[in-house]
Amino acid sequence: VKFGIGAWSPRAGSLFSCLTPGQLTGLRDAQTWRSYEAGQSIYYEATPAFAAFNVHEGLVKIWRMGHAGDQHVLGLRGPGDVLGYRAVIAGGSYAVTADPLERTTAATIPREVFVTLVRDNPRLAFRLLEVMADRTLETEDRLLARVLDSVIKRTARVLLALGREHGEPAPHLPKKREDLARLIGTTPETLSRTLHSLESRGILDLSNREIHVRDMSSLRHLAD
Amino acid sequence: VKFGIGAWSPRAGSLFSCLTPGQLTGLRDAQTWRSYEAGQSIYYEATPAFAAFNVHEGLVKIWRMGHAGDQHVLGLRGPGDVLGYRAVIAGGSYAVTADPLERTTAATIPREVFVTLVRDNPRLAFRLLEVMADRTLETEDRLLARVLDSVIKRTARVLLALGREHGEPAPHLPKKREDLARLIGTTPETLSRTLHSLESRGILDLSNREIHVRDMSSLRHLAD
DNA sequence: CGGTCCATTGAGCACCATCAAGACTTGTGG
DNA sequence: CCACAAGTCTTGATGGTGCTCAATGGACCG
Repeated sequence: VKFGIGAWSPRAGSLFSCLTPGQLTGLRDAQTWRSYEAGQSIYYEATPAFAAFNVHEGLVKIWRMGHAGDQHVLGLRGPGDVLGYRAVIAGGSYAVTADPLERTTAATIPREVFVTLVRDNPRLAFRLLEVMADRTLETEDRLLARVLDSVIKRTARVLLALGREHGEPAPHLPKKREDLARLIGTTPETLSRTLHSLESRGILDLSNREIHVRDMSSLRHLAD
Repeated sequence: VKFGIGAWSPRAGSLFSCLTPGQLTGLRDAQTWRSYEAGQSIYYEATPAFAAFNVHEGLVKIWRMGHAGDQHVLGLRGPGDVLGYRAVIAGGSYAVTADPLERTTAATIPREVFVTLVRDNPRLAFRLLEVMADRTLETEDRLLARVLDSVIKRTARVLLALGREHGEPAPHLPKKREDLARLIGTTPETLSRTLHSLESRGILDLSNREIHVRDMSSLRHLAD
């Protein structure tokens, strides 16, 4: 079991970098750009897969619904990621919901266009296979961590992953405890207890409503 | 969350059905057939992905290792399934281990051959995308069920899935309780308690070392 | 100053893994 | 065929982890 838990991080080159200029033009004509506000879902679980989406800017949470309607986060996606391709390829409904965590712009690529493009372009198809292999492994790791690892370990991982993106003011760390809890895969209550336990051990500093790492090496040790 | 938990069931047409006669011949020349005994792994987690495998006959358990070396079953594969393609596509190591549960014959397709084949054949690539989308979703369901559902519910599902393949003498139901427990994602002790609790409720019959379903509709209700 | 939202803290408990012992089966050699 | 051994299944007792429900404490804002 590898890392797999935590924040989105930039991936290698775009999926569509292998298209010919002509195909790129066709794609540009067929796709429509749109901007989404936080909380305004891009697509919903169990609705027909009408399109794939090419994220240009923003951060998107991918989750599935539990029995009580609770969110179970499978991963985060960001610029350069393609969303919804699995359902489009499989031809049924979306299995997940894609929720922007911040203002997000993405290109909508209609199902037909996407499928045709993939069918006609072997290099694109192979690239998509690579991408899919990568993401599935990541999701597998994340879900397995949910089964295998304790809340404190998953918390440490998420804090490390979320912290190391930019400099000091952790960029994508949710401000609400409930969102952070869902990202870790626990409840706000348990998260609160966990964080304060880490503070009492001198690993975190929870002053003025923010989370600061005080003892990075201990945190890493917890996450390992 | 759909079914996804349980036994292997036959899938639609073979992955390689879309190859031209010439490519099929090339594949036949490049692949080597081999037979595996139960317990003799086809490939191991964390070893270099040297080949994909085309299962001809048998039943194969796909699992990943927990921290204590314990097995966590991700799925079962059978005739017509291709194994190891994800690691071959991604180009690294296998992320899972493939263990035959019974005598299994499979064709070994060297990495280079498989990759070349997929690269050169758009229809094969698209077919593989479909297969991958399918399996991915299944694994996701299974792991999510592990997080969301109780042991008794998962047990009911596995019993239903394993029972409905053939007629009376459930074919692939593991004889050892430990194997069944791992398939469900629990321990032999908990499984024993669960089964006997189901028996006391009149749903199962555990006479002479076998599991018979006495009240199918209750079992379905538990699994829902 | 009340009100609302959120974080925190407490108490209780459900579920399931673990450890340990006993019951039963199966296999083996005398 | 019996006796013993090894493996497997069962049952009991215990404990840990983390969820739920409920109450409290602050912060921000009208």
